[in-house]
Amino acid sequence: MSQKVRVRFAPSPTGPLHIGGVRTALFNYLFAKKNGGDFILRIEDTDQNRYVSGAEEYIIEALNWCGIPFDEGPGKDKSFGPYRQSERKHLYKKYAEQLIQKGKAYYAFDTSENLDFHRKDHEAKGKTFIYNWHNRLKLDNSLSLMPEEVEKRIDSGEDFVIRFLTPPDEKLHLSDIIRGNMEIDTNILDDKVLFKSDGMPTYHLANIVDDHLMQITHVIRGEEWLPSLALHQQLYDAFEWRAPVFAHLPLIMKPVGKGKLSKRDGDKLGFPVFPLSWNDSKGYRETGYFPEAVVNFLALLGWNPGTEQELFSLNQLVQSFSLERVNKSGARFDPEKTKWYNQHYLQEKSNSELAQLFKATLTQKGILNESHNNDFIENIVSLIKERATFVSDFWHLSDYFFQAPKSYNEKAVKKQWKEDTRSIMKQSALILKGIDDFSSENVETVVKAWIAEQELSFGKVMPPLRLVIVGDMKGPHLFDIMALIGKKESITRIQNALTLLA
RNA sequence: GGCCCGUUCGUCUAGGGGUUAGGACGCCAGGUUUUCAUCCUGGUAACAGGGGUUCGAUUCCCCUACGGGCUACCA
Repeated sequence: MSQKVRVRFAPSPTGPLHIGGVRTALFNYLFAKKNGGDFILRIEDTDQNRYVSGAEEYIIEALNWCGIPFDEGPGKDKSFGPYRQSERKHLYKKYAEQLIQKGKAYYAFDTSENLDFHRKDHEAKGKTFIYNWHNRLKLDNSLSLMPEEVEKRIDSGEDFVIRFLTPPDEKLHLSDIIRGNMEIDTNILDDKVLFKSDGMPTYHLANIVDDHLMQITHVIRGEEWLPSLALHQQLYDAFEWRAPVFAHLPLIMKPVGKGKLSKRDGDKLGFPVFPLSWNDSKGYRETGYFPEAVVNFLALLGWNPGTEQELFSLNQLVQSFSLERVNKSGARFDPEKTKWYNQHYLQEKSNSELAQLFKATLTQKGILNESHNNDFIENIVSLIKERATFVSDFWHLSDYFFQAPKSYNEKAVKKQWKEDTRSIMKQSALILKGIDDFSSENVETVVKAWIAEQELSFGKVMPPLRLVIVGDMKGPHLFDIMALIGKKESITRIQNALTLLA
C-alpha cells in the first residue's frame, strides 16, 4: 500500500506572496487533490532578520482568495504541527548533532569577516572560494582543531555553526519528475551551513527535518532550489531517511526584457504581480480580477493538459493535472492573456452577481438612488457585460443609463447631424409620445413602421437618435436602452439635444 | 568566473525520426450588428546556429550561441 500523498507549500514570511509563489502553491494544491492527498502550509521563518509582520496573514488570505486553502498549517493543526519553523526551533539542534555524531557534519568557528576576506581574496585572484574538501582543513573548525580545543571553545560560549561534511569524489544521482535524472560531482559542492550561530537552523536543515517529520511525499518548489537538491539528497541519505519525490517548477519571467518577474515590472507595465494588495501595490483582487481567471491563467503557465482545452475550472484542473506535463523552461508572464481570461469568466457570472458588484461602484460614485432597483441594474448589466473585461469597466459603458449626456461626440455630430435631422428628431419625439407600451420590442415596431411610412431611411433616423440618447455612437441595441431609461427620459433627451445642437 | 537547468510563431504552448509543424493570446482583414463592443470566418507568424547518427532530423547525440537559476550563518 502506498503512502498518502502529502505536499507542502513553504514560503518565508518576508513580504507579500508573489504571483510565482501563488503558482507554486497552486501546483502543490492541484497535485495533492488529484491524488487524494493533503496540502500543507508551512511557514519558514528561520531568518528573524527578514521577518515581515502581516506576511503570514497575507499568504493565508491569498490562498483562500484563490480557492486553494490548505488542509494543514498554522491554525489548522493536524498533529504534525507546529507549522511555523520558529516554533519548532527546539527540534533542529538534535538533528544537527546527530549528523556530527555520524561524522556527516562538523563544527565551524570561522567568523563571517574571515570568510568574507577569503571570498574577496579569491575573487581578486579570479578564483571562487568554496568551503569544502579543498580548504576545510585550513579553516577554523572541528576537522582542523583538536577535540579538546573544540570542546573548550564551545564550552566557553564561542559562536559556532554546524556545516555539512560533503564527501569527496562521489557522483550523486539526482532525480526530478520534471527534469529527469541528473548527475553531480560532490567535489564541486560546498559544506553548507546547516545550523546557524544564532541557534536557528538554515533553510536546508529545517526543510529536510520538517519534510521528514511531516511525512511529505512530494516536494514541489521553484527552480531556484534545483542547485540545492544535491545537498538535500545527501542530507536524506545521511539521516538514512527516505527522500520525497522532487519536482522543480520553471520560473515565471518578465513580460519584456531579461530576468524573472518582479514587482517593478508590474509597476512599469501596469499589471499586478501580487494576488492581493500590499502597501501601495494593487493586487489582482483589488484590480478586479476574478480568482478563477488568475488560477486558470497561472495553471496554464508552465503546464498544459496535452489537449487544446484552455478553459479550466479549479475542479477540472485537479482532474487533469500531472507533474509530468509541467514544462522545463521558464515562461514569460503575459498580462494580456490574463485579461482575456478575466473577460471570459466575467461573461460566465450571473447578472445578479455582477449587479451586486456594480452597485458597490455606483454607491461609491453617489449615483445610486431609490429609482435604481435591482432589476434596473441587472438589465443594464445584461446589456453591457459582453463588452467588459472588469466590473470596473461597467460605469463608463453604462453611464448614459443613469444620466443624460451632457455633451455629444463631436465627430459623430458632424457626421450624423444633417440639415433635416432636427425635424426628424422632433417627429420622432412625437411618435414616442404616442406609444403606451414602451417595451423595447414595441418601440422598435412602432418606430420602424413610422420610418417605413414616412419613407425615411434607417440611416437618417437611428444614428442621430442614438447620438441624442447616448451621446456617442456606441452601446447596445438602441431600443433596449430607450425601454430601460423610459419614455419620459427618452423624449427629454431628444428635446435636450434639440436645444444643445444647433 | 564556476556549477546546474533550459531553447518550437511576438507571447503561452502541442507535437515528435517522414506532419500542409496544431491550438490559444495579440495583431490584421472580412462577415454579422445600419452604432461600438461581442460573436463568427479567414490571415500573419516558429522548430537558435553548426556538426554528427540516419535513406530521412525540428524530433536522437555533440559543440557553440543565447536565456535562466544558484554560487550567504537568505529563503
